[in-house]
Amino acid sequence: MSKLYITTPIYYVNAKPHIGHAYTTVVCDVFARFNRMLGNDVKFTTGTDEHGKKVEQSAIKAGISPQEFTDNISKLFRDLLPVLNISNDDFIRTTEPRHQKTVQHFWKKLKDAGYIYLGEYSGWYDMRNEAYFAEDELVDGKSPLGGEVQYMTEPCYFFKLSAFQDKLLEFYDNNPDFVYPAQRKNEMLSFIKQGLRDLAISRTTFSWGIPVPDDPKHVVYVWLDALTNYLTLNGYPENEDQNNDGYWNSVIHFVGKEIVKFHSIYWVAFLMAVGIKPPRQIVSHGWWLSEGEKMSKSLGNVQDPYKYCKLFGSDALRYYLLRELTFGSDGNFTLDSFVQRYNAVLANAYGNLCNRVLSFIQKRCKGTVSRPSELLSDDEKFITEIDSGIAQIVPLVMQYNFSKYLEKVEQMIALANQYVDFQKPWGLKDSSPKRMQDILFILAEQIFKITKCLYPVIPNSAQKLLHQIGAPYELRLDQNETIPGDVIVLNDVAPLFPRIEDTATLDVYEEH
RNA sequence: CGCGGGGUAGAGCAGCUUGGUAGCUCGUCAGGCUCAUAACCUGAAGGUCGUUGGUUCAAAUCCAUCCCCCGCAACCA
Repeated sequence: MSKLYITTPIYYVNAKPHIGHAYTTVVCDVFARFNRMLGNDVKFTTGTDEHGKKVEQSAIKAGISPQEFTDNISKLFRDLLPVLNISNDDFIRTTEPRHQKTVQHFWKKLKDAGYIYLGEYSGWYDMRNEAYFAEDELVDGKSPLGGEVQYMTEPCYFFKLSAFQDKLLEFYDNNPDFVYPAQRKNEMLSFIKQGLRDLAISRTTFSWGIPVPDDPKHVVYVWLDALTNYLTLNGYPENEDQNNDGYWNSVIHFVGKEIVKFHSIYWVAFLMAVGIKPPRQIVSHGWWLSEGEKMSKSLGNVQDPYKYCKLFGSDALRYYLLRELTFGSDGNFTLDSFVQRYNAVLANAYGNLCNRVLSFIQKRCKGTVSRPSELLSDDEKFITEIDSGIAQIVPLVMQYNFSKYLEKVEQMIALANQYVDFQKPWGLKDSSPKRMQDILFILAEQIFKITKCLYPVIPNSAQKLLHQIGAPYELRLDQNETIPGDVIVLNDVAPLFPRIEDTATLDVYEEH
């Protein structure tokens, strides 16, 4: 049993959550649940990032205080968690006192270690992206990020990022899997090798942020503020000795591809500066397109996770998100492919398998079957193949290959349907009722195992099925999984995933 | 010579790191079954893996050239 600390990024509260936020959160949840099933001690956190100029401006625009503004949006993110059936252990807001305390403590540590100095910053300031640029970095009079710039000078605290170039390269060398996938790691390496400049880590042009200790005219740079949430959530600074903390020693940050740099370079350097071990791994995923185009408010094609949960259930959405996209790459979210996968796998293959077997037991065996006294070679072959499937999915999940993991489970489902057709239990009800009930027990037990494999992705439906099949059972996934005891007594049986017959009526959904 | 991603059966994708008779889902066609959510099972058709050249006994997979498509205002995982 080993400890594991899994984090989502904390989401910036400038707009309501969309399918991309849901994706990151669901990926973490599936990974967390899977690891718990393997017996690991998992801590899983998420939250919202609430400071910065953009939030301050949005609040002003909305005519309310920044606090009120962030309260509203943060609530939307928090409320999404139960809707998606997320098993997080904590939820942090960067406006909470516990976080402010951590950030200020962390700042002092950086300063005591000699890595912060007060300087003056002159340069072209991109207000929208909150970043300065040198003259030669400008593109057509705008910042490389595309924002309008103005020349400004302000006193500013700097972090000596330049001192960490060699240490970072050495760290990457010693930890070849630190950034996943490798493509993103190569991008980071080339960024580091280009040369690192010291990083401006305070701002005086607005006040919506955490005050710098002993110099409250400055607020802490939002990324330094935000990244530190991972320490706050692990009890820092009260829990000062992070290097001997089981969770911290195995922290995995799941992030979108656009924020890999902040996690795998800045964050690592900050931690090195105060003598805390860098995280174990930064795991980066791709982006969702929507109906073939980039999601955008102006195009009006932003996919709303609430909508899909309400229409089809959170399990259906969770399944689709993990199965449709090859982890790490970009993918395309479409209603058509959603319905197609739902019907093909959840309704027809898996849902129907469960229903055809369990209702059979209900009708022909009064809801009870007992363990066969002997197995035929067909039975042994079937069982062995399911066991082999379980053994194969574990490494796939550990390598973040979620689509392959589900493809493997789909193969296991197909094996079970094949077994039903080949054994034809309906033909044995008069000639050999004993053999018929043996077949049904074997099937029920394999369905039990397959369902456990699916549990991290479809926890709600999986638990319903386990109940139908006579649970409660322990939510563990073991190598030689069997149903406890030698008798199965079913509870009421009902289909899990009704087919989606008509998508034309789905437009009636009201915005959340 | 801008950066990045991609071009694999009708559609959507995997495989490419660690070269060795091309795989998955849907769709199509032909059978079968009737326990089940008109679901399930079997079989078939369909691809010279964008181009050209190179390395190799062998390339979708490595190297090089070229062609084409997508993203690169903001928001943001």
